[in-house]
Amino acid sequence: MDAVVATGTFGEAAKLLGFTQSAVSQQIAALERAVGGSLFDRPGGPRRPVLTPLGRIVAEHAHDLVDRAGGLTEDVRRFSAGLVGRLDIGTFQSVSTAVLPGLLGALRLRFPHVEVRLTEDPEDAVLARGVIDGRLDLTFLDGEPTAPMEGIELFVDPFVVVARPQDVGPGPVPAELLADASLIGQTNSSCERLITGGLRSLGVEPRYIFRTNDNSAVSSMVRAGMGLAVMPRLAVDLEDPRTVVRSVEPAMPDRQIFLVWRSDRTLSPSARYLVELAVAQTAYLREQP
Amino acid sequence: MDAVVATGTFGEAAKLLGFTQSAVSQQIAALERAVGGSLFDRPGGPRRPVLTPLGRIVAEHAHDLVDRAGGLTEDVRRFSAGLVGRLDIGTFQSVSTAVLPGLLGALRLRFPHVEVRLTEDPEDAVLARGVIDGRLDLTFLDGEPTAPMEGIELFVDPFVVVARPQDVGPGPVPAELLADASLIGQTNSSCERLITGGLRSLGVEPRYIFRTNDNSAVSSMVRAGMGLAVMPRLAVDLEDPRTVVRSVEPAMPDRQIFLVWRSDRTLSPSARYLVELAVAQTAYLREQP
DNA sequence: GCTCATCATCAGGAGCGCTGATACTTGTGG
DNA sequence: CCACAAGTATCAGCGCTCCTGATGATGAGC
Repeated sequence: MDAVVATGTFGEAAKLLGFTQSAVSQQIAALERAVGGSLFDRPGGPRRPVLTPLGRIVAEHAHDLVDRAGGLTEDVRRFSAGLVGRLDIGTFQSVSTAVLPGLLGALRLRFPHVEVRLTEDPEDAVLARGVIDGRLDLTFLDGEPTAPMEGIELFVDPFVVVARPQDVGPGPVPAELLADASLIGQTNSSCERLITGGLRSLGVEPRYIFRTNDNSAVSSMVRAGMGLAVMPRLAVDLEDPRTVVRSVEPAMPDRQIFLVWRSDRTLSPSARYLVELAVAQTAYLREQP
Repeated sequence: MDAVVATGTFGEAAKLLGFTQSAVSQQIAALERAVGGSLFDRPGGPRRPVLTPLGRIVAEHAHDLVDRAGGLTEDVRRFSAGLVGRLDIGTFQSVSTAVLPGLLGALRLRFPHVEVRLTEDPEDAVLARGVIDGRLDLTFLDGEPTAPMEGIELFVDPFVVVARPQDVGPGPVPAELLADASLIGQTNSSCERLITGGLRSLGVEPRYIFRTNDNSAVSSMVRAGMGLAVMPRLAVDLEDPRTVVRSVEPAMPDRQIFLVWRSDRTLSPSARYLVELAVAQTAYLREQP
């Protein structure tokens, strides 16, 4: 119909579209039946058909529709190229501060127009549920993925003791020492449970004098001399000269960091790329234990 | 595809649409071939299919498209009901002031959302051309429509002499008197040509001392005693006590007012209604000559 | 391990839509 | 005034698309 307006005659339009004049005629007739009124005035003879007022309305809408349809194919193309889309990632504090910044920066280089949304939660279970019911495309977890999830182990993040230099000796900290120490710890969370459980497995019942979920607040407490802290190493600023980091003796169970997704959902290109990136960028953490 | 999302399974969607599950399956498969990627993750077994990220994009656009299509049918419906549309009308001064206001007021009652655009021009030919090449849906003309136009005669508007009461006698004005009189007239226009031609057919060569295209300015001149005017009666304020209206003896050829349109173009509902209105509202002009 | 629910695939058939020919309409030129 | 040109409408025929119904495959739950 647009072609008819553009070319001026049914026949020309047909040639333009690769049809016969008959086909165009029938198409217009069908359209007119559908809308219940003439779309073109056909003066008869060699004079060109002209849009009726109703025809103008239909033509405008038709234009709009093909524009929209073009927008669809365009968006599909851009999505395939990774130029558009959303990426919902679950994370927790230590990963957010230590791993994600570099990861998202690199992701942005390749997928500048993908909207990344982070969901941070101290509870592993919340993140896992997010992946399972589709709110999250990917999530970091500090344990092996189960059930409908699968994932890849990125690195092993050991638990370490953070203390002022004057409060601990040079070597690993004996577990017994922790039993007597004032501990600064996290509030109830999956990470805290791992720490507490790990200490108990060494026969140590931790005695927390202060709890917060903010890792930098924990560090501040340690620096202020309020006690020791047992933290995932990833959450510790290793460069800070006012604190030292020690392993525990005997060793606590490690924390494994996974990047997981639902095994039966297709990942977007950006998500697949993020997994690659994560594996590459955390390689150094796997090599130096 | 929307139905699949809504119902959760292909089979349910098929039932909803009145198809078989097989048909829906093939439709989705075809769509996936078209966009070049999976639209749904099918977990297999009795678990429900879920949109992929690409599927979400396509689904959003699809929604948009059906909305637009709905907008089309809605607009077609409203147009048929006359609730939307445009109406381009050609007119000239006397009709604009004497006929159109009432006409457009009544039109507005029935078609409140039709956009009316007026094109006023003193040249009949301009208006006629507007109709012929489609810029105008309807136009008023002061002569019989020709060629590809057709129309309806609304009324006969006689030419009358406008004068101060003291300047003319009680009965019709003899044509000879006009030959000697100072005349106030219109600038070159189809109306002016009708007047001049009409006077000449009575053997009178008009002597204009002032010309303007503004009818009320002509009346003012007459009131100021500058001379007489020959005008279409429609353009004269009959109620003004400071002027009187006289016919010419012998009678001048009358001016016929037509409302015309292109015969081979379909008129919009509002245009058809306006024609009816015009016939009805000018009935009184046809009965009392 | 069997059953149930679900989707994919396949062959067959109905209908839509295009082709090509023909008829109809109207302006143009001799 | 008639023949012609340029355009659309209409019709029969046919191919292709899309739906149906049956069958196979897959995974969860009992």
